[in-house]
Amino acid sequence: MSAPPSARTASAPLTPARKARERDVPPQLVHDPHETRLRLLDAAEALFAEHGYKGVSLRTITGKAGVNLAAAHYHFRNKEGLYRAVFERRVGPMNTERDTLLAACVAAEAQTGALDVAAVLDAFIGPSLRVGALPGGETFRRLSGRAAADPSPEVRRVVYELYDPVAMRFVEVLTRACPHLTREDLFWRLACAYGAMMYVRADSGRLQRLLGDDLSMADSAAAMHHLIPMLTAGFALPSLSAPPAEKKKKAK
Amino acid sequence: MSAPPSARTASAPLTPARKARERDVPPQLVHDPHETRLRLLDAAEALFAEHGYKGVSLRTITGKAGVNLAAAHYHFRNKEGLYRAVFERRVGPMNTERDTLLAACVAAEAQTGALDVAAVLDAFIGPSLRVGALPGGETFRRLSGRAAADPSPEVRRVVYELYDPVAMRFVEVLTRACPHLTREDLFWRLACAYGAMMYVRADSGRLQRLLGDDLSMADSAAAMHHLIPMLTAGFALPSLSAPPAEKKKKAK
DNA sequence: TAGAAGTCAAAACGGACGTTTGAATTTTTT
DNA sequence: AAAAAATTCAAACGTCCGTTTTGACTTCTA
Repeated sequence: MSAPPSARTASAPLTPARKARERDVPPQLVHDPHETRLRLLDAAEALFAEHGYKGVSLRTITGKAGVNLAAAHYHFRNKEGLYRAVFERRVGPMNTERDTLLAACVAAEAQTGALDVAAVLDAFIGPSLRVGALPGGETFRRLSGRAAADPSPEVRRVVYELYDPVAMRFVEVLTRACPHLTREDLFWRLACAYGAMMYVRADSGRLQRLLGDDLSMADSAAAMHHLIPMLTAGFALPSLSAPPAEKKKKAK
Repeated sequence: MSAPPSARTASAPLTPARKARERDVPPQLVHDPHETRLRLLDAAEALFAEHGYKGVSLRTITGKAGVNLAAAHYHFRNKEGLYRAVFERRVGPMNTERDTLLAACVAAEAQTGALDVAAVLDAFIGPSLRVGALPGGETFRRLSGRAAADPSPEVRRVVYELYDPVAMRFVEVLTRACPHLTREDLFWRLACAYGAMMYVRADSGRLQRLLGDDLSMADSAAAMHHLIPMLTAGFALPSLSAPPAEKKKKAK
């Protein structure tokens, strides 16, 4: 009957049961301290990735997790809370890695005097693709890729709150790294980089359909190896602003 | 009580009312020959673009269109039929333009002896962005961009059936245009191009959030002017296949 | 050991959904 | 003008949804 303890701040489990867990505790006797939570997160991650936020019901999720329907509301307050918790579990470490790599870029700048665009792109895109290498990370990679285009307000809220702060830091550094580009140039090149990253993340299978081969986007090292040079070459191009409205002028 | 006449093949309206319309007919007297159909298509296009396939109900659509709920089923059989009809109205002309421009590329190849990658990319991406210039096309541009990442089976069916045939032709021509690339190279560069195109189409507003400026993706000419050089530069890079697994070798 | 708090399970609630029905109405044809 | 076909309409059907309630069971605390 008591109020759900961890529902309002799903990222900070303060439960006594958790505290007991972190001490010694015979591991056989406590067979389900937070097991229900974990089963829900895993089932939700897989189902959201496959069918989208509106495409899955809590009944399907709790069914796959083998737990009661009400458990989802007990642990996560509501459907959006469960969705957000799925993201928080993965995005935290990912953002940490992003920040670490970005700091390394800025540190290198102090020595060489210039920012390496390829390294900045690597620091931004790399962690977001490497989550696929973690156990269970592959499905989350697809989930987050699809979330980028999901119009549901619940999804937009989660994506904005979790990704925006770090993304803004990268935009700032990239702006400094590309002094030859106008704000408009940067806008379109970022659109290209962001779109490519999200498309690889989502891995909709469309290209495999079109090419017919048995190619895969799962290998994050291969993805980085091909993507970074392409995008870096794009950012290296000179500014393209200004001329689009004119009709005929001799080139440059 | 009669069976819906145009429901099964929504793209071919054979209705007698239509035939009467195409003759002379005083245009004031017939105030709603296919007006219900059009109102439904317009309302559905706007609402699907904003909320996604699962995010809108037929009640909301018919409400906005000012028609009866059952009219949607009468004219389009079911929800997927309405969704598909929204696409068919726009994709037909778009695919025609794509094919025309692609044919021009191949014709130029016969003269110059080589395929212009930039022209092929232009022929593929240009028509898909220029639909935004048509009346009502801007909302469809966002709709189709979001549909690329929508996991609903209904959406996937429509997208595959309507876009795949032409897309496959472009893949074939692009393969010929880039003899220096392996199948794997092409896979990743297409992912980049496709992702960038879809991201601009969807225009989620994410980048505007991050950059803070009042930039816009609506201007298709500006979009092409920035995107094509970037992607062309990417396709022009030499092959990147093979080396990713090795640890240390001197470059090339 | 008694009680408080945390956890799970069964059942139900009200609402929204896609779809169907059957008749009324309009339009076209003869 | 009458018959036939096409279209619109109000109402309902059955289903699934997110959420809440209530109560039992377990675990920790004092």
